[in-house]
Amino acid sequence: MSEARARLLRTATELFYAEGIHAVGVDRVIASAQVTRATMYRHFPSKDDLVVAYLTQADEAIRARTVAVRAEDATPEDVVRAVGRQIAEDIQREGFRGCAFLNAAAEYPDPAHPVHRAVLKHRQWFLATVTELFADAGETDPEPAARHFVMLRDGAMAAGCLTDPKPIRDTFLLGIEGLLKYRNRGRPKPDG
Amino acid sequence: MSEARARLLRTATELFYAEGIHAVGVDRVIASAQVTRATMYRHFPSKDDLVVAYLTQADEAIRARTVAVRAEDATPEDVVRAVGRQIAEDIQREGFRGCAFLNAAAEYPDPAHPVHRAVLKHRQWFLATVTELFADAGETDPEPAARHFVMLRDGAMAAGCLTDPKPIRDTFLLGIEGLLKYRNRGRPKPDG
DNA sequence: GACAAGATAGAACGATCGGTCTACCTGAGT
DNA sequence: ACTCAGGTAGACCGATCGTTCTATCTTGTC
Repeated sequence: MSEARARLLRTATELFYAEGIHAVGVDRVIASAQVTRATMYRHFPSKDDLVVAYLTQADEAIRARTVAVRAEDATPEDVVRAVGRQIAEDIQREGFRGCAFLNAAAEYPDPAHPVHRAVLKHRQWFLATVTELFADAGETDPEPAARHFVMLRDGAMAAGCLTDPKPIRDTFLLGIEGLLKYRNRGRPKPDG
Repeated sequence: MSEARARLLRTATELFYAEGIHAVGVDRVIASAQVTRATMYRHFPSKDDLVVAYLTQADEAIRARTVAVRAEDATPEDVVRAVGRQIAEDIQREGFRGCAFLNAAAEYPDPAHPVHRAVLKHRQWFLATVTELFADAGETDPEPAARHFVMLRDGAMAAGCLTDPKPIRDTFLLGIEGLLKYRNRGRPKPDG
């Protein structure tokens, strides 16, 4: 990855996330990245490609940190908690502006559009992953629990940038704890 | 309200909601509403004013239907359920494209912007109203329950237009039932 | 020393953006 | 009869949109 490309992607991420995608023109991006128009169009044939690259990068980062948390030596329940804690941290991080994917979907409603598809791809992965997590935790029917988790996450991410993030964060973490408490556990695992 | 103004507002609602706000220019709106440029700018001094009017109208519609459901002769718990059912119906309605307010907030992140403020105003009212509903239902600490309700709503509304709405709807309604079941009830009301 | 990749700089494209303007018509109220 | 709000029609504004282009320079690598 060339220096210019990296700068381009970093700047695009900052601007698109902070201000919205349609609100930021290519001129803004190239000016902030200190790159020429020609350079940008060499690396990203169109603005849409840049947007997809922005979301793909975000997707990869989240996957990586999820892999990392699963690699730690923790009980399955604590892995769920850890993923929840990551989300809680996101929400109270400075400059938090909601979920990059939900925000992008709001701007690209057409399901056939590459940007929209990138959003769906990330969300499919996330739901599948959380379902695995609940299955690991001995949930007899993990999908409903995972869907509940994702719903709380989406709500927390959507609301966390609209008011004081603290109560949102607390509500979210409490919701996750409730989910872990009142769930349908299967036969406890031999080592659990 | 003049005929032209009504047509303008109706068209704006359809287009902004379906395609996003920045994605729809004034030209599109006036063409679809079969109105002249001058007429539009007579009623709405700027596009922002039109957008705010669109959200204000949506806000009023939701307030009205909430008032209606509270006026019915139902137990406080059933009022909560009824509000939840309204949201569930929204989600599976054809042409559902998520929460108009969350979508707008994604496009207008600046908290000082009139459009963003219209979003916040609606959300403040909604949280306060749901808090009242839980208080009516005898919740000793209604705000956390209301926040939980709103979080599920936001998550359901955000996700309901990205995949098959049915499982989202079911997850949401199940979450609301769980919320009503495992809550902190105060001394039961004399008539309950 | 040749060559190609990647960068620079900047002009230019047509389309669309939100918004202003002039000019004329119509119908209801006083 | 007069006024005036509300409507039509359409030219026009500067700015910005995403995109393409030519032309030159640097920096390895073969």
